[in-house]
Amino acid sequence: MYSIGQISKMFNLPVSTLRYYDREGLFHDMQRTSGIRRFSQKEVDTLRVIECLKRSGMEIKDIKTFLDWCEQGPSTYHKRLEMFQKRKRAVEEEIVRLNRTLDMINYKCWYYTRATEDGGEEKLAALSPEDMPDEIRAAYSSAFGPVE
Amino acid sequence: MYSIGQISKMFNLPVSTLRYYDREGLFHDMQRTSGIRRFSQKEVDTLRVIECLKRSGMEIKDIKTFLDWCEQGPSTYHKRLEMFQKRKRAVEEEIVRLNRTLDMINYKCWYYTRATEDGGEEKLAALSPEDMPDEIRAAYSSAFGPVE
DNA sequence: ATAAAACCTGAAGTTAACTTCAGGTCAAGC
DNA sequence: GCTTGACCTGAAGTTAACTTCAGGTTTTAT
Repeated sequence: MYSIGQISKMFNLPVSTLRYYDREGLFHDMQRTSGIRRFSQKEVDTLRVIECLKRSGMEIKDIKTFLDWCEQGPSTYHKRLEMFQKRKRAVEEEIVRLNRTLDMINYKCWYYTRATEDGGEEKLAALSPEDMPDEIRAAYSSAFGPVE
Repeated sequence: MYSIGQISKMFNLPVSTLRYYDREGLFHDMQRTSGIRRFSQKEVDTLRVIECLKRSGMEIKDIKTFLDWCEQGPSTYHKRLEMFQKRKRAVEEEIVRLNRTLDMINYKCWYYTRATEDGGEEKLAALSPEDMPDEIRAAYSSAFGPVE
């Protein structure tokens, strides 16, 4: 059994956030001793799932829906599986998007590195696509379209 | 030259969002003809950078700071390079986080797939760590800690 | 020439996920 | 016994990034 302060340190989440989650109904009938919240292993597990689903881009109200299903027992296994499969696709897509973003950023890093080096001023005009290394060119055009 | 409506379709962004970006000063002295915004190649390029930086997790006000540097010429190349290098690290870290999130999600998918198959009800109790395939076990423990 | 479509503005409204506040209770150490 | 730190509540405040609204102007198609 942990206090809210201990859980706050354990998960590196402000106490106010934990109380907010509780207010939103994310901790299904959590125990209390004279008004004070007692976090058990169940709430620790719940918080791990919350963190995972949040990082996957899910909103609190949808996380609550999922946690409600968990309270309803085995009859909701199928819904829960579908939900995680949907999250899996969402995260995979986000990783693809971020890799494309990284391509653009790498191009910009290459560009400004060139533009900055050897004194660095007034060199911009001299930068032409022929200077672009093949892997940067490939990444750039996958991100922005062809280098004309 | 494009109208705001054309750009809206081109970038799949609502007209209201483009006007909001303009209000926030993201399009440095954009041209107008009798009050109506005219988007040139410069604004198209700016929007590509905005989209990239937004996906990298940057806030509008910081994107504005960057775009202001762009208007200040070569003296800001170094700042701009540093900024993109910081973005690069942020995106790389986010990709790592998302891959860990994916490990947890894959574990959950495995778990609920098992729990759902062959009739599916009341099978949960029978699920033990020995049933866990090695790659799921490895992913799970890297995400949640060891399977006890 | 006129009506519809597309554009404009400033101001107010929205949403999610928290955080802060004011005022009060509980528990541990001295 | 008393102070201090950790806990509690409901309500209000915050922030980012938009969106909507009300009312007006410009462009375009017939």
